[in-house]
Amino acid sequence: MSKTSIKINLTHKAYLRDPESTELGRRIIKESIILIDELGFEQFTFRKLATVLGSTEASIYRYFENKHKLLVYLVSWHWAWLDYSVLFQTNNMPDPRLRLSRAIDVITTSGTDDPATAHVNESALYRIVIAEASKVYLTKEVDMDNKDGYFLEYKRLCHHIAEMVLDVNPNYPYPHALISTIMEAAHQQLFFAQHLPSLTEIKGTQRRPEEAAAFLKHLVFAAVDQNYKAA
Amino acid sequence: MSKTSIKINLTHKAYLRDPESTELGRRIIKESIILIDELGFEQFTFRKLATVLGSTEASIYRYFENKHKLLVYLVSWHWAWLDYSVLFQTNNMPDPRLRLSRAIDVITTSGTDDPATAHVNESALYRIVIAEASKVYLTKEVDMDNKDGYFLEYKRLCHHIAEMVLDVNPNYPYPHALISTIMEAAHQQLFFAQHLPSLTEIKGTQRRPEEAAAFLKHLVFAAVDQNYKAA
DNA sequence: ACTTTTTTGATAGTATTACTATTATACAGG
DNA sequence: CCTGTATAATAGTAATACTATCAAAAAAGT
Repeated sequence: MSKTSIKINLTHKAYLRDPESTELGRRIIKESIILIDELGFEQFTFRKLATVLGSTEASIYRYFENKHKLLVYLVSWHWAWLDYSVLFQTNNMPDPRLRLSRAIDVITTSGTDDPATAHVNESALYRIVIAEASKVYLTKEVDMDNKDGYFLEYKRLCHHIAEMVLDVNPNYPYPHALISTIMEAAHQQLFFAQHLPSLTEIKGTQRRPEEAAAFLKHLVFAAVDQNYKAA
Repeated sequence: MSKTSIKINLTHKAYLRDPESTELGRRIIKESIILIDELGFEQFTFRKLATVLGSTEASIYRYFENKHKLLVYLVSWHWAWLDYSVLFQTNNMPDPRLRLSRAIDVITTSGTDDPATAHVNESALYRIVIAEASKVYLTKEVDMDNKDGYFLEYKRLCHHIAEMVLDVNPNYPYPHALISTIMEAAHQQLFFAQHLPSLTEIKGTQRRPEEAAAFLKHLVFAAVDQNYKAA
């Protein structure tokens, strides 16, 4: 990845005013990532964020309607960044198996900071994605939010990897289901390894992302390579 | 399943006072399931529940410290019931493959009401589990809650099915990771089929649970049957 | 039937959250 | 220097998430 700054463009508007366009906006993004990571989304409030920023609630409300929309923005940013990252890292890989394998590596080990997006603490954001991302869609407003395009980045990423699955085996019947399953599993298994270790064989020690990647690759290639036979 | 009433015993105490022990307690459980299903967990409040019950907030607070603990109770009850159900439905099945296959059927199609647990609306509770269960552990308090045994029912269920995996293939290296993955996937795929259909091949029409079961069986047996080879 | 304990309802009150509105000021570009 | 935009300061509201107290009602024990 180059050292030039990357501007991730989001296709929807989870925001009222583009936070990238002003100094306060950028500080809202930067500090909210740190604060949500620290407090968890439930305990995070605009009042606390305003205090950290030395600003006011009202100022933050000019950028985001509420904290849920801010979370949507942050998580969408991550998916867009990850989609770009997967594309970049698998570019010019002719072997479809290696390409899919690399993609799985990227999605499980994306918790490392990238100098190209300096104003975003990518590893803190990744922790937020692990612990909070599913709350973005697990609401009663999911259908409205979907209509407003809030999940486009996630769907696009899943679709790209699902196509890689079909490149390996065009007859595999569940490419999207498989990829959405392992995308979620990537986070869950890392979370379980840390907090509920009896739910996984991935150890809570070092090289957790690599172990998770190994499990997921095993799973994906087993599924994709299998000749279909009902159990 | 027999027509005699079943009392599900939870090993921890998410409650302050056992809701099964009083009339009001049982009504709290019954009506909270309906109300959370209706409003979603975020919009659900003890005040609204009290209004439905013709009672007061203070009375409900005598049973549960807060709405999160009530959700823990409801979800744990579901896991305990599902564990029992899996055990019952796989009892006396000598073939390990058929047993595992049946277990997957049970966990994906458990949204149907059971006359044995009349005071609980099992299908509404299943919808709650699909949309809200992960919020039970995706909190900053997860380690404390784990210490207090709030996830024992879920862990026990996963462990039972993981053992079935090992009965099929004792050398499969990720039985718990596989089962925790497909437990979560079962809910996600049903949720996606309904709300974000581009993320899955499972169609939003009829027989959704059966389609989900087919996908999950394909996945599980592919993984368990595969001779290990790195990608 | 009487007493004691438990359970519930009624009422009140607090701190915090999740906002909205208004106005004044700072500051940046033309 | 003027003008618009961005921000800060202040104030206020409705709802949420509780806690405390006390009296009435119901249940249980003797």
